Parts: sequence; structure tokens; C-alpha cells
Amino acid sequence: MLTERQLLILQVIIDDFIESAHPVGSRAISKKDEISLSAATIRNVMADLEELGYLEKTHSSSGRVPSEKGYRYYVDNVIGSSMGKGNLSIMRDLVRDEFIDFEKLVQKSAEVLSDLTNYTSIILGPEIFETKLKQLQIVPLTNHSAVAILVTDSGHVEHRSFTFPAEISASDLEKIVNILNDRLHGISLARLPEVITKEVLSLMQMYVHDFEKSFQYLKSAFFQEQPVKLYIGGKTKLLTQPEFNDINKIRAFYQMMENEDQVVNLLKAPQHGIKVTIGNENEIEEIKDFSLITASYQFGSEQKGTIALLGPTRMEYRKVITLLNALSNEMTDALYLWYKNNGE
Amino acid sequence: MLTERQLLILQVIIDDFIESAHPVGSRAISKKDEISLSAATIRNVMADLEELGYLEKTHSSSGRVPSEKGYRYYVDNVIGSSMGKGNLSIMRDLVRDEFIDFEKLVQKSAEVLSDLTNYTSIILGPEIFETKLKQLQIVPLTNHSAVAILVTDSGHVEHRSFTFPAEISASDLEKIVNILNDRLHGISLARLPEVITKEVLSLMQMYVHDFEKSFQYLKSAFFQEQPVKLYIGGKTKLLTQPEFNDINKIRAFYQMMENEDQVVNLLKAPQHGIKVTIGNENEIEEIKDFSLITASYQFGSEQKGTIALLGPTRMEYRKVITLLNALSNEMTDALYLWYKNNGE
DNA sequence: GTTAGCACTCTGTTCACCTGAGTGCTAATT
DNA sequence: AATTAGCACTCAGGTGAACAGAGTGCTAAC
Repeated sequence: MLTERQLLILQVIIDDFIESAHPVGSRAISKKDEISLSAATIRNVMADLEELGYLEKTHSSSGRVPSEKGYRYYVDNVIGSSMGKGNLSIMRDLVRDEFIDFEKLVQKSAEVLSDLTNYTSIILGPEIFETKLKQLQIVPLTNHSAVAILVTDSGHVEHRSFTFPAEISASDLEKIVNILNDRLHGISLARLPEVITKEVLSLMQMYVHDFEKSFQYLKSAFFQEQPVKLYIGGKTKLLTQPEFNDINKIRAFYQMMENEDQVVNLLKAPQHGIKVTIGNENEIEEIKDFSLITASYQFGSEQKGTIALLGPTRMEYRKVITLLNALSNEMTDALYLWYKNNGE
Repeated sequence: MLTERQLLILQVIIDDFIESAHPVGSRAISKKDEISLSAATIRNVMADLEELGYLEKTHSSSGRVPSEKGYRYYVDNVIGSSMGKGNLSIMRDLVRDEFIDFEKLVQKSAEVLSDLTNYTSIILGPEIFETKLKQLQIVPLTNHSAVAILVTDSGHVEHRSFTFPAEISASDLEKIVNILNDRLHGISLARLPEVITKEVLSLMQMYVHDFEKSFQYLKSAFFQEQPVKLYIGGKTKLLTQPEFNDINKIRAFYQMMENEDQVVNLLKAPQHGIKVTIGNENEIEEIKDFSLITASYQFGSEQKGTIALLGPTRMEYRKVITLLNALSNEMTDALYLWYKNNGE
């Protein structure tokens, strides 16, 4: 357990380093208003903190830099008590004003989040597989191609073009759509392939032969899809961070961001509230010197989405946590209201 | 007019530089198989070429580097005659295999293009405003919200959620949709707002009062949209290019790429065939040391889309031009066939 | 327990120096 | 008249020495 003085100094060092990105020395600290100790005393405390693993030196005679353990302690014990304020109203207004369309809201939120912080924001939409089919539409384009449109109760729209044998007539198509809508309405997307195969396919083969092949394609087109949508804001914001001076780091980072699956997995872990992973706590090699802060929001009764900010370990934790907290609450509230009206 | 020898040497220098990214010296050239002159002679030729403006030195005793004028000459006079080959079949197969869905095809093409070249590819979809409305659908979600879906004859799907006063009933909605479909079918998206305002709005006000406000929103949501879709492949590919060592360059470049409007404008200039803009020929400040190669493809009778590759001025012009040429032809062919079947 | 003082350590910068790649010019060669 | 060999010259980039500055750890005094 840290003494009060140790805690104070740890906190001051971290705050200073977060702001300046430079190792902080004993003299600089002793000059701060809230500190009335000499540099020498502070050096002793710093030595202790280093021994305990909360601080590090970049070289033998440099100032101190927080270690990951230091950040962890800071996040766990310092921040929780004193949430930042300000900006909260921005989040609230944002959600209220933009909430006409879920996609628009999320996209906008991602942008605002990264503008406010200068980090990269990532928002994961709700598991689309859990939403239920509202309506299926097939719009013929030519006599052998059409576009299939699928609307879920959450207002998501997915669409695919597909081709089919010319024998199928427009009225056939209409029949098929009617059958599908009749049987599939209210079924969750996750169960769709199963239900289709079990209940509907045989029914349809009565109407049209050889439909199966095209149908197979259509099915795969819809259901091998990424199960969640990813919204990223401020991809280039990190370039302005001083730790991003190394070109190889930049390369590695952007390469990893291109792999959507990986990013999705990063955020997907089920969780409640705010979760902070610092540096090596992250599982993915490429972000071992980043910190990732995630918050989940509720969508309806069961589904969850995730909001995250990705920045250097030297991150403005207090601000970010406050912000994410606010946004996730606002989104949960807004979605709750919206979803409630959405029942049958 | 360049002598044969000057041309040969210019060509060799450019080819060498494109490959190595290092200034090329007289000795290196004299060693090449296709050259049987001494270094001294070559130095004389190089001095001439420099005086003519086709070559430059990075400092007084460095090897030569092609100037923009040099690249321009190379592109205009050297390449045209001898198209590269290979990879052409890749493009053909790509278009044939993936052409089920226009979006998928384009997305995939952008990726392949940038994988093949290590440059960033940009594809502009056809002007969506020129396509014609095929069908409009409104799917109610709650008793005061719905999602509107718009399908064009090209198979594009646009959708927006919107809210409306609770007084409007489901049957009212259905009527509205019927009216809209009846009146708007076959109208180009560009004319849609006009037609709606002139012919349909009054008709609808007979059915529903106060519909106008919500409708206004819906209209703006659809029509203030970006008029063209942008597909970008290999955004990070450029990071592997050696000229991209300067962090500030990277920042400037990515900042500019974030501005979609600007990128669209870059490619939008009406043109036929292949167009190469080298370095300062580009209007946008941020890409004054890039080269941009664009090719257009035809979509139906009138509409055009653009395919482009963006890379350092030290670009593999021959390969890129060949590739773009092939892809744009394949796409035009495929789209022609597809679109022909698509008439009424 | 706190602080002043001092020797020590390490980084980053500057400067001189050197090497290697390449040039331009002149004079000899074909 | 064109080509080439030879040589002096230039410049970028790398290496190492010198040095200033920031910071530490330790000891002795307060």
C-alpha cells in the first residue's frame, strides 16, 4: 500500500507525463504548487516508487516515466474517485440531436469522440445476428438478376444483388418473397439459415426447380458477412501523438487496423462498464504499447455494442473514461427508449 | 527532339530509378548490358539531358534523378508504344468471377489493384444521380418510425431511417409508397427532388397533413448525400514506399485522404482513356509529389466512373497504365452487358 | 525526517574528419 | 569529330571526440 505522499507524487508524475510526454525529474516536481518538498526528498520517494515498480527510468540518469503498473494503479485507485466533468453535455446533445438513424449516430459519435481526445475511436455496432428479421424484399432488376433487401427490427438494412436462372418469373419471385416473409418474420438473423434450411427450402422447391443454387449463394452472401459493423473515427489522429514518431510503429499499427476481424475481436470480449487495458495487457502484439479503453452500451434487452478509444499508454485516462462513460450511458438510454417502442 | 542515344539513356535511368529509388550514376549505367558506352560518354549525355530539363541532381555530385518533365516525356513517348503484359488475365478473371454485385466487384478490384502495385487505389462509382429509380420501399419499424429504401436500376440501394408523426397509419404509409412508386418509377435520381416537389407533394398532402416536415427531412437525407461512392484500397500501402519516410508527409497525405470531397474532385474531371498527372501537375497541394493515374470506365450509355492509382512520382508507370487500362476495359465490357439486360 | 551539495551518468548536439560515390573538365585516343 | 581515360573537385553520410544539460544517488549537515 502506498503512503499518502507516494500516492501524491505518483499522481503528479503521471499527470505531468501525460501532458508533456517527457520524463519528469525531481526538480520539476518540487516546483509545483501542490508540492512543498525539496527535490532531494522527492528523489527519495521516486526511488521508492521505482523499486515498487510504479515508475521507470528511460536511462540511468533520466527523469521518471510511469510504468504500466503505475498507470494501472493510477487508473484503479486515483481516477475512480474523481470523475472529470465538462464535455458531458456535448455527449448528451450529440446523442439527442443525431438520433434519427442509428448508423448516423454511431458514425458521428466516433468522429466527435476522436476529435475531443485526439485518439482513434472505434465503435462496434450491436451483434446484428441477434436482431430479428422485419421484412425481406426482392426487387427484380433484369430477368435474371435482382437485389435482395433485408430489414431488421433494429432498422438495419442489408442488401445483395444476385442472379438466378431466367426461368424464374416475376410472379414466382413474388411468391418466394411472400413465403419467406411469412415464415421468417421475427426470426433472429442468427437462426435464419437454420430456419430457411429446415422449413422453407423444401417449400420453395415445390415452386421452382434449380433455385437452390442461386439461393445458396444468396444465403452465404448474407450470412458469411461480418456479424458486427465497425465504425472508426480519427484513424489519423494518432499521427499527431509524439510517441508515433517511429515509422515502423506507424506501419505496424495501420497494418493491424486494416484487419477488421482482429479489431472486432479486440473489442468483442463480453464485459460490463468501463475496461482499461494498458500496454502489454493487450493481447495483440501490435498494440502492446497502446492503451485501449472500452465501454459497452446496451441495445434492447440483451445485445451489446462497444465503444472504445485507442491511444498511447500515456493517455488522458481521466478524460477518456469520463467521456466514454457518458457516451455509453446516453446511448444506452436513447436505445432503450427507441427499442421499447419497437416491440410488436 | 531527343536523339536516339539520349532517349535510350533517359529510359534506362528512369527504369533504374523507378526500381531502386536511388539516384543513378554514369558508371552504373555503363555497366548495363544494353549500354556499350563508357561512363564518361554517358556523363556527357546526362549533362545534355539535364540541360534539357529531363534529369536533375539531388546535389552537385550526386547521380541523376528524373525530373517531372522527364517522367512526362517517358510516359508520353516511351510507354505508349510498348504496353506491358502479364497480369492482364488477373484483371479479366477478377471481373468475370466477382461480378455478381457491383459494389463487391469494385471493392475487390480496388484491393487487387493496390496489392498488385503497392500503391493506393481509388475507384469512383458511377454518378448515382444519373441512375433511375427502380423501386421505393418503406418498411415501418414502430408506429412513428420507418426505414425508407430506394433501389436504382443499377442495383444500388440507399436507405434511411426516419420518424413521422404518430397519426400516420400503416395504411397511409402504404398509400404514400404506392403513389411514390407510381409517379417516380424510371425517374433519374437527379430529377427526383424536382419531380417530387412539383407532382407528388400536393397529391400526398391530400392524404396526410403535416407530412411535409418529415418528408422534408427524408428528402434531404437522400439527396444531400455524396453523389458518388468512393472505394479505396491499400491506404497503408504507400507506407512501404521509401519516399514516405517523412512523418510530415505521411500526416499531410492521410489528412488529405480523409477529406472525401477532395478526393472525389480529384478524380472527377471528365476524361477519356488514361490520364497521368505527375507531381506538380496535380492541383492539390498535398499530392504535389505524387503521381495520379486515372482511367475511366463506362457504365451504361452515358455514365462514367473512374479508377485511379496514387503513388510516388517514381511510379511503375508502364505496369500501372497497363493494369488500369485492362481493368477499365473489362469493367466497361462487363457493365455494358449487364446494363443492356437491364432496360425495361 | 528533510535538505544541500557534489560527483557521477547518460543523452543529444555540435564539430571536425574521412570515405565513397559521383561529377565536370581536359587531354589523349580512335 | 566522337569517345574515353584521368584527375581534381564536391557533397552526403558516417564516425568519434568534446561538451552542455538534465537528472540521479549518496553523504553529510540541518
